[in-house]
Amino acid sequence: MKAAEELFAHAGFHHTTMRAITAKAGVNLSAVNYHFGSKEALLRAIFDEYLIPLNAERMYRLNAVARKVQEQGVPPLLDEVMRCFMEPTLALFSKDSGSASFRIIVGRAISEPDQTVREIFLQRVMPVIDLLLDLLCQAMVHSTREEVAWKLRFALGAMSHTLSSSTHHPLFNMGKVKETHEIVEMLILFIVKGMQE
Amino acid sequence: MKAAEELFAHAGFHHTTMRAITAKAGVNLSAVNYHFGSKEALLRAIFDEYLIPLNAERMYRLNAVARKVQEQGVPPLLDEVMRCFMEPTLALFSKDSGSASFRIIVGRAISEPDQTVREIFLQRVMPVIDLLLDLLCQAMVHSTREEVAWKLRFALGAMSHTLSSSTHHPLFNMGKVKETHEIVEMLILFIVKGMQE
DNA sequence: GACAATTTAAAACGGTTGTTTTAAATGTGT
DNA sequence: ACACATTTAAAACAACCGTTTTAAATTGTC
Repeated sequence: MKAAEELFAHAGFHHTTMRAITAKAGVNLSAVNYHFGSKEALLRAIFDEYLIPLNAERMYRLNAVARKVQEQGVPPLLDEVMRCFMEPTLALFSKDSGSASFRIIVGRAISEPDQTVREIFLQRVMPVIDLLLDLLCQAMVHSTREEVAWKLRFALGAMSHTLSSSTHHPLFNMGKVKETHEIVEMLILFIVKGMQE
Repeated sequence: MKAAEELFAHAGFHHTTMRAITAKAGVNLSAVNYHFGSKEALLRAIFDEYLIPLNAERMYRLNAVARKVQEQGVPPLLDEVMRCFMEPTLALFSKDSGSASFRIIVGRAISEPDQTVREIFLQRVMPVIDLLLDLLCQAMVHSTREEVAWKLRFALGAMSHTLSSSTHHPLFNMGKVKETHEIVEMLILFIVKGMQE
């Protein structure tokens, strides 16, 4: 899985061959089909490994806000809601764990040309997005649901693009590299300011 | 080219076969290699068809602002600079011309897994981005070049994601569809507000 | 030690890919 | 009418793909 993760991140799902994965992992070609069943199932397993705990954390925080809103009767803050979704995501990718490759995979998942791959991802994120959108609508009472949805789409675009583009993006030659948490704060600030009514 | 454009947009570059392209175009399989030389050269031709006039327009407007800045000695406005880049882009995709498919191709080009395809696009956009970044730095005197570059990256992410995701995105089931120019204005507003110092 | 689960090796499978080739046919401009 | 560019047809090319198979070897477990 680790080998596949890195290869998927570097060259994409379809450009990565089973032979490359098993070679990198130092195992037999048959190994993947024996343990996972197929290449696609392997990708599913990689998504689950990260997304199940991540989504649990996001749902926990979003539900906490939703409960508070219902109990106290006050609408949530835009900043508060968006952080429920973004901070767990960005925290996962901030720590120098082995999630560096997965970050790129996720960043590319939404705009993935292949429907199968895209749906593997969307299927796992949709429930969170639904709750997020609900709370955002409560935070932005002066906007229609459609407007909020568009703004959320803009925000997710900025976020996913930031995740997928590797640190040294050819678009910009940035001098000294900022600390990750600085970039995260810039991104959250950018999104919240952009969404503000 | 038209046939390839639509197929590339729908299934991505690598998932689209020469046989599918030539079949859709109603021509012989050999036709593409005869006229363009290769599948990759065909993609290059498609990019050029739209990007050469688009980049000319963007450069013209950016240079006009740059000249005004130098002549009058006043820094440009953030809104003014970003519109030089975004409006020609979004205008191209607003009119219901045949550019609907190309919009999706462009939106996906930055996060394209395949290095070859990605560089075909970047190579054609880099000069514009360079000038854009320069002007943005003059418009945001209180930010370092690195900060401006990051904000621009967020902005391009939001923009490219909006372009690539088809009108009916599975992420949100939006009620009645907004007019394109409304969405364009929302996006520009989102980006400018997000970038503001 | 016996049985099952794993892992390896190597080959083959059926299929698809972009590209090339060869030949004949069709246009096109002079 | 001739020469040249285009287009078609059909086949072949060499390479690569995910998956399956078969058999042997290794490992783990009760």
